[in-house]
Amino acid sequence: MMDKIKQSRSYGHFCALARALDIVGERWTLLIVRELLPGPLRYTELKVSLAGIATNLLVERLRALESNGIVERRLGETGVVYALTRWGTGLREPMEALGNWGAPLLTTGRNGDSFQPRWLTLALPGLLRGVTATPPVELGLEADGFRMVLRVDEDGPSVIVRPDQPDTIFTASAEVVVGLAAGGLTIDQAVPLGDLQGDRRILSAVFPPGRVIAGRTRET
Amino acid sequence: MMDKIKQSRSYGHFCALARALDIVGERWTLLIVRELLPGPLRYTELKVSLAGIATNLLVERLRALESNGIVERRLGETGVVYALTRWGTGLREPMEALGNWGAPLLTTGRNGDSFQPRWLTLALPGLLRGVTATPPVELGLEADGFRMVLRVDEDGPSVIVRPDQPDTIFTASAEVVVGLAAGGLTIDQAVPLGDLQGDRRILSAVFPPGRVIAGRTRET
DNA sequence: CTGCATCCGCTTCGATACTG
DNA sequence: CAGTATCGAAGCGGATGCAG
Repeated sequence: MMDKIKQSRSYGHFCALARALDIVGERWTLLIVRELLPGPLRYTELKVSLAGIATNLLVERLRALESNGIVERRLGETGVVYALTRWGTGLREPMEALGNWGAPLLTTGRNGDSFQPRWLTLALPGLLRGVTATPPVELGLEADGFRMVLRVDEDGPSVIVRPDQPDTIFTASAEVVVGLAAGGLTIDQAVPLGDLQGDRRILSAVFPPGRVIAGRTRET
Repeated sequence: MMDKIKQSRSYGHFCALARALDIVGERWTLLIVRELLPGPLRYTELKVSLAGIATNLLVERLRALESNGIVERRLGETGVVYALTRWGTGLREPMEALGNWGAPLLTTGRNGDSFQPRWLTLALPGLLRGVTATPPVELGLEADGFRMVLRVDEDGPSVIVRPDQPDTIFTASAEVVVGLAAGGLTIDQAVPLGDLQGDRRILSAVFPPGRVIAGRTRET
């Protein structure tokens, strides 16, 4: 059998946006990248996390992403894992911006939609954009069993997934964490809904009270 | 006949990015928004500028964008024009970021791809990101017959399309203008290739020499 | 001319079943 | 676990038609 590297149809526009959409504009592609932003995953993990994707599409997209230099296959201890290349991680910024734009669409509520706590690694820096801290602060977060480290430094917020946790750790449901980041919950309201270990001042540094949330609202 | 407002298939993910892609992730949709960013256009103008789109798709996408509150129909003097709502203009930032990410894809050259000078209004602020000026400076640009005003202030660069032109105007081909913004051409190289009227120092303020271009390269 | 609507062949998508 | 194979349904692209 011949490997057919499927080439997606091009817009044929000499424009950086159109060229970008030529390779990441197809259905599911950016969501695959979203899954890989926090770190490498195996095929089956991808399939599970991307609830709803057809298995043939997942393979096809991964092949295309690989041939375009966005994703690479690596041999881990347990088998094959898919990881973003450096070029691929550059998609974080546009994806974060698009997520920020789309944030008001979440106010209609979760309606049987699936949810994965790893998606918070994209959402939290977006919601906290503009928050800075010197010296840097780090907060461990555990939401729905998923552990991450939220770091705020002079450049702004970022989320890393790594084994060692900082001294201060906040454990709560994803809703509470998002509520805190989105400004719907104050720290006083959120803390009793979760479990805080460590220094409460870290929380106020990371989720500064009275912050003005980028208040784009839809006027449907 | 019944208006059928076609609803695009949802990913069913409770995630701002996925919700955004639910409504602007389909083929052609973001390119329609790109056309409207500089200002309202009529149906036929859209069709021409978006070389390659099928007429039924254009109608369908415009209807969907309208029902999602991103585009609105207005009655101009000459007929119907399509314009972005305020919510729609918020897409500029993610689109600019995605275009910036995709900029290296242009280095393979234009290969019979179509080109519209109005696309520069998206590309130039992207390429010049990080450049600031106090007090603000404005440069008139005419590329391939399309006129725009490039403004740089303390918040960075932006492009506006408006009738009145600033005192300093640079007229050149789109290639030269892009070369200048991308750093491939110095001011000394570019000026003889075009026509400069006014103050050359405006050029150096807008296209500062020795600027480090966000040097993401593909390692295909 | 503008601003679409309709038709049709092709491609892509999604769901399910199956395999090394 | 990590995919391949198949097939009906939906979406896309190009051509054409037509009213205002």
